[in-house]
Amino acid sequence: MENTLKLMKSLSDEIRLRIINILYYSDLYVCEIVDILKLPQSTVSRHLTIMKNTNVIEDTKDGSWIKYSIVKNDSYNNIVKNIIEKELINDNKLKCDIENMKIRIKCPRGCKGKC
Amino acid sequence: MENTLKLMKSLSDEIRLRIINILYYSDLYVCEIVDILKLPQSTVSRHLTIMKNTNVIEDTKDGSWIKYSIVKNDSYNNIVKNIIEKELINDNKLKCDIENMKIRIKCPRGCKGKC
DNA sequence: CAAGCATATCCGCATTTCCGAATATGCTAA
DNA sequence: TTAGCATATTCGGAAATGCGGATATGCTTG
Repeated sequence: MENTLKLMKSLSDEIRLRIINILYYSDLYVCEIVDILKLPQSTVSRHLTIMKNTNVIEDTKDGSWIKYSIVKNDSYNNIVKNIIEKELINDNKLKCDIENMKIRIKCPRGCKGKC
Repeated sequence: MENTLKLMKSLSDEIRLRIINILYYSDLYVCEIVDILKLPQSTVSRHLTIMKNTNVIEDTKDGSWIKYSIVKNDSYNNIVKNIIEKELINDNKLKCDIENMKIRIKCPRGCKGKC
C-alpha cells in the first residue's frame, strides 16, 4: 500500500499532471519543460524529483542536460495511461501545454534552442 | 483536470485506500466500517464524504443507517479497479482488513449486530 | 583551471490536509 | 413527543506539502 499511496500522492498535484501530460507525448529536457510550462526551474525540478521517486518518470543524462520520460512497461503504466488518455485528454489548459510543447520541440532541441 | 486532481487527492490517503479496499468486496454500513477499521466515527465519516464528493463511492439510506458502496460503471471505474486489483491486492494490512470485514459481515448486519 | 550553464537542493514561510473530541443533525421507536 | 442511536460537521491545533529565490553541485568547454 505504501507504494500505491506514494503513486497517488505523486499524481495529486496540478503541476505534476501538467508535466506527465506533456511527457506522454514527448521526452523532454528539464529546461524545455521550464520553457513550456513557464514555471521557475526549482519548482519544475522539485516536481520531477517527486515523480522520479515513485517511478512514474525516469531520467537520462545527456551531457549536463537531463531528459525525462514516462516509465513504460511497469506496473503503474496502465494507471498512468488511463489517467492521461481518459481523464486529461479533454482539458483546455493541458491542450494548450501540448501546443506549446509542439512549438518548442520544433526549435533546436535542448537548452539553447529557443526560437 | 480539476476532477482528475480531486480524484487523485481522494485516493491519496491510507485510510481512504483501506476503505475502498473493503468496499470493493462488500457494501458496508458506516458503523461496520468503524468496527472493521477500528477508527473514530468522525474520522471514517469525513473520509467517506471526501470520496463521495469525487464519485468514487456512493451512499444509500436504510433507515438511519447509511450504506456505502463503490460507484460502478462510471468513468473512474477502471482506475479504481486497476488500483485495487493490481496494486492493493498483496498488501498485508489490507488483507487483514478484508479478514476482519468477512468476520464482521457474518454477524447480523448493521450497527447492532456485533458478535 | 576557470567561467558558465543545467539541474538539484536548501530554507523560511504560506497553504493545505488531517486528526478526533465535541457537538449538531436527523432518523426511529416507544 | 422524547430518548437514543447513526451519521455528519465543527473547531483548534498538528503535520504535511508547496512555493521560489538563493545557493550548491556537477558537467562542459575553452
